[in-house]
Amino acid sequence: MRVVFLGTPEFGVPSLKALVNAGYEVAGVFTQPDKPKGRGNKMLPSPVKSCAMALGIPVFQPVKIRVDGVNDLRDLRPDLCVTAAFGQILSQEILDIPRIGTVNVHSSLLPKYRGSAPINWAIMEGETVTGVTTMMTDKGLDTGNILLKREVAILPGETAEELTARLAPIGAELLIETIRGLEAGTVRRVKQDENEASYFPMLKKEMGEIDWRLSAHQIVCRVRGLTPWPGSTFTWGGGEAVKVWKAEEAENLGKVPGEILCADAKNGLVIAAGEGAVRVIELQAPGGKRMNAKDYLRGHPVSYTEVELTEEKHG
RNA sequence: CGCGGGGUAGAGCAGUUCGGUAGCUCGUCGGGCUCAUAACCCGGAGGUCGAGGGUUCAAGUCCCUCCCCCGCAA
Repeated sequence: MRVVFLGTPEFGVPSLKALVNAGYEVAGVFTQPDKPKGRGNKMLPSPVKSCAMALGIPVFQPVKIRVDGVNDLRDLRPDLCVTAAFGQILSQEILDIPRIGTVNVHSSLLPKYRGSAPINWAIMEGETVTGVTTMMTDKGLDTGNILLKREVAILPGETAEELTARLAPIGAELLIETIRGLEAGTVRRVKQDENEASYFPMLKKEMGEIDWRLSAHQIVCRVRGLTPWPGSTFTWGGGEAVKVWKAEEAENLGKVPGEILCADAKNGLVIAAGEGAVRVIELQAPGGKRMNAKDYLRGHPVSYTEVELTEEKHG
């Protein structure tokens, strides 16, 4: 069985490796073009590209696969295409190329949390269970027929970064199971229930600005869900934006949202929310590195009494 | 050459402008107070100031070279 793999970030790497380990012939890998990244704007390959090259698999990096990648894909004559966080929309022309079809590994329990950031949104919405779904890709956005699903519990306090790392290998496992099932004819294609469906948008940087009028629970969930990108920030003093890496719910002593309840090395940093209060455990000041809030306060005495409320930004 | 910040005691920082005894908060160790304590008081230990070279009577501080870390932007 000739397979072509399409993926970009770290999430897809375990799936690609699993395909190879399971003995499938991976004829080619499509991934997003290298982009200037990091300090000095060096060009960096995507994690999937690095992996593919290490495995000696030909790599293709069309800017828009549905425009300049069609011929390359067709030449590979795939029996099956597999996508895992590829980052580009596939056209019907692309979907028609593989003989069997295109299987997508999606990190939510479809039809819930369609969209490009399902892990982040599930955490932000306060879910305690999510999972991975394999589906036959169709022209809609995560609307294709469902093949297999696996539930995974979201651990208390878990961040999107941690959950993504946990879900990636589970997705890889499910992918192999799915393909074997397709080959054996034991996997059914189940239409998605549109009444159960939900779609959540791409993440935007502004979503990280903390609205202190929300409840402490909501704020903490958002902080977890937006880690590591775009991260959650609040503003105090002379417009200094502080990034919150880790936070937990705390008691509010009847103060108004945004009021700083304490900010010193002994008691840590606690800020009043709309309901309850938020204890900032780990933070990062502009130009600084990520550190424990108490460590930060040791060298940076804080005289402010409140932080800016800002407004929740929806997608 | 995309823009910028930084490396000083176990942790977080000040000191560098204008060279002249190595400081602060915390931790740690010892002692004291207390029914008790993460609280308070007293005392101590702990630093080749990222590396190398240069200037100087004298360099954390000035000059040159190098290494490492981090933020923004994507």
